[in-house]
Amino acid sequence: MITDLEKILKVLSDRNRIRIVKLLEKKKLCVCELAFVLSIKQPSVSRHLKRLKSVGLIAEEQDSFWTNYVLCVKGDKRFAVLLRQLCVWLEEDGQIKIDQQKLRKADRTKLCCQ
Amino acid sequence: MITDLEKILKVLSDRNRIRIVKLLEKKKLCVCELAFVLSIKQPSVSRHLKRLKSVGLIAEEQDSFWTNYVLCVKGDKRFAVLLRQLCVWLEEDGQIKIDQQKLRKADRTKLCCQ
DNA sequence: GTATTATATAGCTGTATGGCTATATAATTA
DNA sequence: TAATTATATAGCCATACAGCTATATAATAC
Repeated sequence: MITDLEKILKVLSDRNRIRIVKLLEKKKLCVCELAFVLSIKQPSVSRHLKRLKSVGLIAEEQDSFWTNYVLCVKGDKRFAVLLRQLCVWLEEDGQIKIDQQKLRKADRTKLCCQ
Repeated sequence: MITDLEKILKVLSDRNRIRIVKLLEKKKLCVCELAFVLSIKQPSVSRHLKRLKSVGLIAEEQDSFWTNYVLCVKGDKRFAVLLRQLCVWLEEDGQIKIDQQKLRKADRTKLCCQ
């Protein structure tokens, strides 16, 4: 209980992982799209996703060539409530808005491996 | 906004700081009492308190010999909501219950400097 | 003032973590 | 099967941090 909470808060207490969560809230995304929006390298994104997955906040779905990541809160329902709340709070955040705009310009068929 | 959230989650994502918050929820406490309940050394507690204070989650009050720490959420009201919620969730946690029992046995006039 | 004592700070050690590059893996396409 | 390519993993470096001990600071008591 306290251990789970500690873990989930630790995973959520990173700026880029928060940004990922907010992006996945809109739609499922592949690693390259996330790397593009966040402006960090693909392996770094992969590791963030692994951490998010390790606490059951996201899941992956194979889509032919790509692996889509989706928000999907497993385990304690209260974590879903928490996540929901944090997402709402960030609705007006400047960085988050920029990310969402940038996402609109992202085309996965062109992004990946440049 | 996202920066503040990141900071506050980082501060809350430590087991011992979560325990401190839950203890302070009951009543104001001095450093020695917290060190006794958590079973960590006084300087470690002091540093945790400093971190909690740095994000406006607690405040201090001088009480003659002792410095009492109190829960007192400053800044964004939504952080108070968050904290409230986390506290409620932890109500049934085993470790938290043990801490609260141990706190009942703590007598600050005997604890401090042994 | 001096002595006492609660708390803070400094400094050490080991561990975790976030970024990166280079490389391996796994899935698709031809 | 071989070639391609999205993603994962390994390994490096710098930083952050949680615990500790030793010591400094600040407040009270005498």
